[in-house]
Amino acid sequence: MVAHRATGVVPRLKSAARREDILNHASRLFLSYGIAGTSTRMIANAVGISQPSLYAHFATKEALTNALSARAFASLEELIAKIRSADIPAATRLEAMIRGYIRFALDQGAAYRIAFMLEGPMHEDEAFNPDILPGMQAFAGFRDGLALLQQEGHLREGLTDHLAQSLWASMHGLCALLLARPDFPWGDIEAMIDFHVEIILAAYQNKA
Amino acid sequence: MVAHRATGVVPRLKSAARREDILNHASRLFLSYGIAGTSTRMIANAVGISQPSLYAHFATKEALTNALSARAFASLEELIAKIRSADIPAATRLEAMIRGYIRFALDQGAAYRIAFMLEGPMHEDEAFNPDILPGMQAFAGFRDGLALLQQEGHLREGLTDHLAQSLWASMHGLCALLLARPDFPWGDIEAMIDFHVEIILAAYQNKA
DNA sequence: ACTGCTAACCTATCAGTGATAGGATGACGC
DNA sequence: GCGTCATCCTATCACTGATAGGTTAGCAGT
Repeated sequence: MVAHRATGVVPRLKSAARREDILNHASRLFLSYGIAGTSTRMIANAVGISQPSLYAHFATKEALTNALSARAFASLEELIAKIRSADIPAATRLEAMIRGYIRFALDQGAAYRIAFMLEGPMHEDEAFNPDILPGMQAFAGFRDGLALLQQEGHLREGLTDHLAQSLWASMHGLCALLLARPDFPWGDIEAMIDFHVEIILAAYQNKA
Repeated sequence: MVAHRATGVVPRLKSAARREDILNHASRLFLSYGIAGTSTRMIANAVGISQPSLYAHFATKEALTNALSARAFASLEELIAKIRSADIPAATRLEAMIRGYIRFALDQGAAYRIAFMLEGPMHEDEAFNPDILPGMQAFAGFRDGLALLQQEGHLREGLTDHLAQSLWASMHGLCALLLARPDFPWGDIEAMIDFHVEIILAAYQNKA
C-alpha cells in the first residue's frame, strides 16, 4: 500500500490510463475514509504522482467525484439493461430488477453515495447541469423497462413516469437509509430487504 | 444581513441563548450554501462573534451539525406525536402521518439532510454512537403509532418493526431524491407526491 | 543522431479551512 | 472596591483545494 513515489519508479502514463488509475484509487479511498475525509494529496500519493498533477485530469475535486458518479451510473445502467434483456420470465423480471438494484447499491456503497447522496450542487441557477446526465440515462433505461412490463400487463396501471419515479424512490429509500445509518438497529437486514421487496412487488406489480 | 460585529454592539449572551443563536444562524447558512460550503467563520460572522468563540459551545463543526440533527429529529418526533394524538379518524391517520412526514422533510430541507443524508460516521467501530439517539426516538414514536394502527386493524399484517422500517424507507426515498436531485426533470412534483402517497397507502394500509 | 515540441510531471506557494493557545474584558457576588 | 469566572478576543497552527511556473521524458521530423 506504500505509494509508488517512495520508490521513485512511477512510469509516465498516457492521459487516459492515468485518469482511470486516479479514479480507481480515489474510489477505494472514498470508500474507506469518505469523500470529505479523502484529500487530493492522499489520492495523489496513492496513485504515485504529485497532488497538482491530478488537476491535469480533473479541474476540481468535485469534477473527480462527478466522474466517479458518472461511472457508477453507467455501471447501474448496464446492470438494468442486462436484466431487461435477460432470459427470465416477464412475471419475475420486476423482482429481478428490484433485487439487482438494491444489491448494486449496497455492494457499490461508495459509488452509490456519490451518485445519489452527495450534498447537491446547491446552485439553483437555471443553467443545465450536465453532471446529472448519466443518472438520467440510467433512469431512462429503468423507465423503459417498466414501460415494457406495463405493456405486457405485469405492472399496475398509471403514468409510467410516475410509476418509475415512485418505484425508484421506494428502492432508493431502503438503500439510502441502510448506507447512511449502518449503526441503526436494523435487526436482520436480509429479512428486512425481503420484506421491503415483497411490499414493493405487491404495490407495483399487476398480479392479474 | 451585516454582521453585528461591524457595528461593535454584540451583547454578551448567556451560554444557552448564544448556543441557540449559533444554531439558528448555522441552520440558515447550511440551507443556503450547504454544510461543506459554510465555514465556521461564516457562521461566527453571522452571529457576530469571533470564529474561535464557537468552540465554547460546540467541540467541533461536526458537533454543531449533530446538534442541528438532534434538533430536527426532536421536531420530527413532535410532529409525529401530534398527529398520533390528533383528533382524526384512525382510517386517515396513516395518510396524515405520511403527508406530514414528507412535508416536514421538504420544508426543513437543510435539517432533514443533516439528519439523514450526511456522509456517515464511517467509523464502524463497535462503540455506541450517541448521535443517532434522537433519530431512534423519533423512529420509536413512528413505530408505536403504527403499532396502534395495526391493533386497530388499519395496517396490514406483518412484523411491526419491518413495517415501520419499510414504510419509513418508502417515504424517505422520495424525500431524499427530491432533495438530492432538485434539478432532475421530476415533472409536476405535487402530482408525483400524491401518486407516491397513494401507492404507499395501498401497500401498507389495511382496507378491510 | 540531433533538434524541437509537447505532454507529463514536478516544486513552491496561495488563500481559506477547522481547530488550539493564551490573553483581555465585562458582569456579578461579596 | 475586588476577585472570579464566563465570555470573547487576537494570533497562530496544520492542512485543504487550487494555481503558477519551471523541468523532463519521449517521440516526430530532418
